Amino acid sequence: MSRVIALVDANNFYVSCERVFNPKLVGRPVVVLSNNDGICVARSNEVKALGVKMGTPWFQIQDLAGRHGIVALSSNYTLYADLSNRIMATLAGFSPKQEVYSIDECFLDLTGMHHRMGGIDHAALIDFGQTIRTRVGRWVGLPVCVGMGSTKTLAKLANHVAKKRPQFSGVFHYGQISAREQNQLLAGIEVGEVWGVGRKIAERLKQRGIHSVLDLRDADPKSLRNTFSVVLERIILELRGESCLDLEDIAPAKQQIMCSRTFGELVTNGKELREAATAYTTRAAEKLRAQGSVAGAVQVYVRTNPFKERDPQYQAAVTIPLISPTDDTLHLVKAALNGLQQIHRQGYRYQKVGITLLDLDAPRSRQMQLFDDADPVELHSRKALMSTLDAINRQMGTGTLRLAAEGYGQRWKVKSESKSPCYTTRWDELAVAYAR
DNA sequence: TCTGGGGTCCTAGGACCC
DNA sequence: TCTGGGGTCCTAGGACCC
Repeated sequence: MSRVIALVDANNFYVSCERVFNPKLVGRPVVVLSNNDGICVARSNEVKALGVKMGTPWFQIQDLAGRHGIVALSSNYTLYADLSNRIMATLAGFSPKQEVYSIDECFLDLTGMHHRMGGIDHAALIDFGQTIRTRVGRWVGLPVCVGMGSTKTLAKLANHVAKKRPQFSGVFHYGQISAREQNQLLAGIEVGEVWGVGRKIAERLKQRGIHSVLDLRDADPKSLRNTFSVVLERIILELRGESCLDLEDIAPAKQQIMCSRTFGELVTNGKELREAATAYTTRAAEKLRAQGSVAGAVQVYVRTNPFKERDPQYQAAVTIPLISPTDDTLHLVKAALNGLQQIHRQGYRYQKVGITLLDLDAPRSRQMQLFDDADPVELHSRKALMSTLDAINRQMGTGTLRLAAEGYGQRWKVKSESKSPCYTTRWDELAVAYAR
């Protein structure tokens, strides 16, 4: 039986989330900005039509924004994460096998559904796709598109078609058209649109005369494997309908956990760098405990602002191995500050510090060390301390209880000038409806 | 003045071992 | 004068994704 994979993807996800609770934004040009209100990370169709590219710095389009009345919002990740959970829960009802691929998209395995004697009932499958769209629209209030195909790569491509070509009304199944029509379709799509083919590889492919998706599909997988990599070979096979990528319905534990931010204003003194490093290590440690892992090493990273070409530039990173793997905020912070001390140089204006927890593992494999001075009683009470910390911060809000080393002034904190309320996760920020 | 954050996988090359 | 070879592990860096 041939496989059917669907890729369901929200349209302009962050912008659509904002519109759910602020309908005045519907039909208006809207962008959502990154942390520090730096760059555009989501654009409404109206903004895309004005030619604003993903990742454009906000300050560069001030004029355009003024002329067209573009509304810019700071990102509200709490809201987006909550709506994402609602979408995923809704979509889980359509298939026993779901892979949540990113905050706004998931794969669903529809194999065996709408099968009739002799094969797939394409019309029924497309109806099913419409049902998915309608239900997510009613239950969560967000617009999605559905792409279907016999491999993940084809489902991704089909989703692209569903989004770009209005005649399909948001649902496209690659198998719904004839082989000849498929060739025509693929010939009209640039090779860079394929999932896994980025800017660099697209350029190199074009130098070899491979311009369209059709060119890529019909290229020789073995020879491209040699000049590129096994990744590209798999992409070609997937485009031909030969499945190389499985649906991962159980999310594997993260192999590394990062936390980094560009500062609200450049930082010159060591005290503030240490405060930020402490804060980010604390966040990373919370995520670490949430997934039930321990870290074997902490990496610290600092850098100046690369866009300020006249400023002296510096960047450095160091990895501090831990004697025994831990999920204890205090131990992790200590290692991070130790690392920071090693790479911190005076005389620079720092823009960013980042923390990465590495060598993650399940805690059961904890190996006692020859010079391990950990007192089992202390170990136990520290565990209790960490879970209490997490419980309070979960209930009362992040940062309610924190290390004094995070500081109080926090001038380095990110800027967020126009953030919408956390409509769905904070009692004091609930949406209010007025009756007239 | 103002330019994000968090991940994954693959490969090449060096270190090391026998 | 003559100076191996094969395998594994680790890391850094590049490319990609959203």
